Amino acid sequence: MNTDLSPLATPSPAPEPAGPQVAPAFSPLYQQIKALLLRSLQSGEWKPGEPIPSEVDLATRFRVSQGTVRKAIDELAAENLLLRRQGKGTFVATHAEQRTQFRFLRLHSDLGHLDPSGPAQRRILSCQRLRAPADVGLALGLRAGDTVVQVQRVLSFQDVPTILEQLWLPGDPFKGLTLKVLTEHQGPMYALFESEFGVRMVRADERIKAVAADAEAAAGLALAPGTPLLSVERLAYTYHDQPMELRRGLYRTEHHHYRNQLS
Amino acid sequence: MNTDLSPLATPSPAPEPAGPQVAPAFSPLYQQIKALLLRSLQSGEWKPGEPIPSEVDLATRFRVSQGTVRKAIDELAAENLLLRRQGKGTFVATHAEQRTQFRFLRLHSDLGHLDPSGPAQRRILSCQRLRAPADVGLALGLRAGDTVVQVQRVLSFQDVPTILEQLWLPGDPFKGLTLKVLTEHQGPMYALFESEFGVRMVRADERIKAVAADAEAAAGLALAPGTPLLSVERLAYTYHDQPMELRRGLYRTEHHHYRNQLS
DNA sequence: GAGTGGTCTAGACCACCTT
DNA sequence: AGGTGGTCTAGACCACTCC
Repeated sequence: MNTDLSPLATPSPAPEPAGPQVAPAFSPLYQQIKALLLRSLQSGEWKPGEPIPSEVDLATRFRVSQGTVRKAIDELAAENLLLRRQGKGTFVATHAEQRTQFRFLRLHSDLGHLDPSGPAQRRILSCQRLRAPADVGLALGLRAGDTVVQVQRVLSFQDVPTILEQLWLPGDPFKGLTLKVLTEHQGPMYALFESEFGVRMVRADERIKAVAADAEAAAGLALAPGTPLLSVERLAYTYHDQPMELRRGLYRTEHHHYRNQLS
Repeated sequence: MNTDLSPLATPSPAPEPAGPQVAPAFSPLYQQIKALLLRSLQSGEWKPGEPIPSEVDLATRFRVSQGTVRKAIDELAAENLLLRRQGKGTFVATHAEQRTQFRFLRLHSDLGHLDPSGPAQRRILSCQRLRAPADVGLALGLRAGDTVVQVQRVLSFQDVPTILEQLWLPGDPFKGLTLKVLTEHQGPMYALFESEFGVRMVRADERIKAVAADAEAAAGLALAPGTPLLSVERLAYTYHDQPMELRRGLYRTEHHHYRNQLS
C-alpha cells in the first residue's frame, strides 16, 4: 500500500508542485528496507558471522509485511552480503568461513579438484606505509599525499611459488596493520580485515592480461625472465561501492588456470 | 498447499511404504513449474526473442497461483534464460540483441568504454568437418569417431588482429554449417546458432592461462613469436547443462584486458 | 482502457534446527 | 514445542506499454 502510516519516506505519492519533473524516482518499499539493512551492515550493528534479527522481527520493526522484508533480504543474499540458513536464521556473510574461504581467488589447479583447497603457504615479503602513488591514490579515491599501506607477498602451492602479489590499502582504516600482525594471523587476509579493522570486502573487479616476467617477478617466483604470466589487477570494494583495496598479482599458469563462469 | 488436485506430480506427501528412505527429495512447486518452462524452452515451443505466455495464463495452465509462476520465472530470468520487460511481457533471451550482443566476450579496451562495441571485424579462416580429436570429443560428450565442425577465425579491433580462435561443434546438430553460411551471416555467431540450428548457448565456463605465442599464433595475429597471450578455453552449454561448443582462443592484451566481476 | 509485469499484504502451512 | 526460513495462495493496487 505504501501508506503514509509507514515510518519510511514514501516519495512517490507526495503531491509535488508542478514544474519540470526530473524523474519520479519511484522506489519500492523493499528497496528502502534493503537500504536500511545495508546501513546496519555498514555501521557494524550486525557483525560478519553473526545473525541478523529474524524476518518477523524486522517486519514489525519496519512496520511492513514479512514478505517485503523477505524480498529485501533475498536481494542481499543474492549479492552475497547475507547468508540464509533454513531453520537457523540469516547471517552476515564473512570471509572467515570454510565455505567462502577463497571466494575471490579464481586460480585453480589443472588437475582434479585439488584446487587451492590446500591452504597455500603464504609468505609476507614486506609491509610498509607510504604516500600513495598517483595511480593507486586515484583507484582508491584518496587525496594527493594520503598514505597507504603497501603489502607484498607470495603464495605457494605444494611448495611452488605461484602467486606474487602487491596490494595497497588506505592508511586511515588500516591504522594498526603491520608486518607482525600479518605474519601472525591465520586464515584469509580478508578475514583479518573484518575482525581487526571492521572492513568487509564485498565485491571486486579484475582486469587480466598476459605479460612476460620481468627480472623482479622472475626472482620472486623463481622462474626464467620472459615466462608468460597472468597479470591480475583487482579493485575490491566494501559496502556502497567504496574502493578499499588495489591488488596487483602475477600468476604462474603452467599447472594452474584462472577459472570463470559466464552466464 | 501442494494439494493432490494439482496436475503436477507431488512427490513428498505421497505415503510411501516404510523402509530405508534414501532422500525425501522434496521439490517445491515452483521448481516443478520451472522444469516445465525449461522443457518448453528446450523443445523450441517458445523461440529466442519471442514472448512466453503471460504469468496469469501460465498460472491457469499449471493450476497454480500467479506468485508461484512468478517465482519460477524469477529464477529463469536470474539465469539469463528469460528477460522480463514490465508492461510488455516475458521474452526468451537471445544473443541477437544489441543489449546482450557480446555477453560472453570479456575482452575490453584499456581505454574508456570504447569496448568491443565497435562490432569488431571478423574473418573466417576455415570451416571443416572432421572426426573429433580425443580431447574435443571428451569435452563435448561425443562418442569415438563422431564428427565435429571445426571453425577458425580472427577478430580484429580497429584493424588490429586481436583474437585468434578455434572452435568445435558437434556435427549432428550443426549439419548445414559451412564456410559460406558463416561468412555471409551478419551479427554474433551465437545468434546464427539460434536462428539456423535451434541451439541456444546458455552458459559457459572459461579457463584462462598465459602462454607465449607459437609460430602459428604469431602468424595469425601478426606479432612476434614468444609474445605473451591470454589463452582462453571455453566450454559452452545449452539447456540442461549439455556441452555444445569447445572454443580455444588466443587474445592479445597489449591494449585490451579480460574483465571479470567477483562477488 | 486493457494487458503486462511489479509491489505489498495477510494468513496458512511446510521443512529444518534447537531445546 | 517453539523458532527460523521456505512455500503457496488470493487479492488488491501500482507502474509501464500499447492501442
